Amino acid sequence: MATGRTHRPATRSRGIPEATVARLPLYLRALTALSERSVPTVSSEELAAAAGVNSAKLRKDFSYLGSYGTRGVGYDVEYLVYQISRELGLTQDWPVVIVGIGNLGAALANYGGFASRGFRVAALIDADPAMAGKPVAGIPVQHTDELESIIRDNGVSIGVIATPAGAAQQVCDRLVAAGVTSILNFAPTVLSVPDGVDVRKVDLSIELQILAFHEQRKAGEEAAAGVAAQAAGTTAVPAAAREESSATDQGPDGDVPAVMPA
Amino acid sequence: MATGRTHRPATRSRGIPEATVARLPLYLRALTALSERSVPTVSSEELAAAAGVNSAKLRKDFSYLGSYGTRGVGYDVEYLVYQISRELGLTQDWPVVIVGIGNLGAALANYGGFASRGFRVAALIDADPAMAGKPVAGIPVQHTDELESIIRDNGVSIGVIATPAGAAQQVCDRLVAAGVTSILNFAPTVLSVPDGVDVRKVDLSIELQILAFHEQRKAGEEAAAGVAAQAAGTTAVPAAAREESSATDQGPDGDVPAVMPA
DNA sequence: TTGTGTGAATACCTTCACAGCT
DNA sequence: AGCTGTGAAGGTATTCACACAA
Repeated sequence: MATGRTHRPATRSRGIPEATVARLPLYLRALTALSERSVPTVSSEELAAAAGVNSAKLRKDFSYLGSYGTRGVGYDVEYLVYQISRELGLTQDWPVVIVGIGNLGAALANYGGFASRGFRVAALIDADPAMAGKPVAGIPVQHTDELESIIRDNGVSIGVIATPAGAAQQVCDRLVAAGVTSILNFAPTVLSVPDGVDVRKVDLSIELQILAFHEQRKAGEEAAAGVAAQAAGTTAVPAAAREESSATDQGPDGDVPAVMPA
Repeated sequence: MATGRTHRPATRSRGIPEATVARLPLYLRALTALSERSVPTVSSEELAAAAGVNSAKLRKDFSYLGSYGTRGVGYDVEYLVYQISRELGLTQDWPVVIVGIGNLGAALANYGGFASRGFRVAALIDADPAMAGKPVAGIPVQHTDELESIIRDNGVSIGVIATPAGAAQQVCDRLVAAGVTSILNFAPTVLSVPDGVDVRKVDLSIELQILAFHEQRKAGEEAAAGVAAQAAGTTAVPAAAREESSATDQGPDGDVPAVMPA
């Protein structure tokens, strides 16, 4: 680290900060786009702009992976694509099951970016017997009864829950019992899982509420600014010309581990 | 306008930390459930368990809102529901438009939690003329041409983008030009917006990649740990054997989980 | 000269632990 | 005695700014 030959390909899944991990997919997407345009190299500045972060952060992030850039030049696009893919574990195949094939489940099943990066929809599962056999996105829906055997037969370790909230914990328990160790939860519920199981959640309602909070604050500031300007007898500043929050603010990413109810 | 309702003394600076804001909806959901069961009060410990956080964090979070608890007793459920709702801006009505009514857009339109918290789907908008007039979730889909007038006529400040990636930036630009200042983006693209506009994104692919990273690491640790047991003949039995490695992240908001390995 | 890689500085978040109110 | 509210401590993440390689 200090001034020495940090030549070791840092290949180790060493302690990459979680915040960095969460941004790697972003970089990867930007890099893939560059790759498709046959761009050979990028600077941290350019890539950062494409990914919506600042360049210092990007360089710091990459420094955790190793020294993959060339000073004075930039990063080799193809090489970086490979390194990040490997780091994220995308060079292998990840069979995924989606449980709950309503509108949302169907949307997920149809989502192209799914297959594009090592993820393969191994099965679609729904509790409605009427759905069984019906193809969604070209894959026949299977009944919940098959859940355990599907997981085991396909070596599935990642499950996506797109059921109603009421069914989510039960589905989760079954997935975990059958061997799933990573869960992406779209149901608006806190899932509790044993240690060693990762849960990430995606929740429309929460995101909207966060937006509402900021929106409300904007309205307040605007009004206050207007009042101030009025008192000063000057024209109000063009409304939203304030340094609110980050313009290119991010998405989800977390906190909140599930706690075992003792 | 900004009601200067800081009648409380001391440490109540203008800004509630972003990490706290991101958890308020979680608390609110847990509190709502308690309220429906007519539970009058909760301790920080109980509420924290229901929300999937630890109690110190919860108390700290609440301390930013004010002193709404009673020492030795806990928090009044109804009162807290109100305070958090107000803080999040949910006591007012937020008209929302959803642009892009495919499977995902339809799923969002049908999502119940939407209306339940002050959000009202003001309009569904799609670029496909064939969709125009067709009702989805009881709301007729309108054509993209109407976008600007819909935004203005309904005073919409929050927009949801559920279009394909290729259309997202353009839709975003039009939303912003028409007056939208908060955007929830489901398209797998980085949106650029002017200052003063908030963007939050929800991205399936990114979430899966983050899970894959941790999954890969688990597999690696397992293999390393299993070196000694390798004599036992069994080959690659994926997962489902060990329950020792921790890691339980998850989450919303800008950035910030935290899981340290060893 | 250009742009990476990184110590150091800063900002932000979480957890601890206990004073203080009920 | 019980539980909140919060300073202080400990971590993590971001940003700065510059030495150094190409």
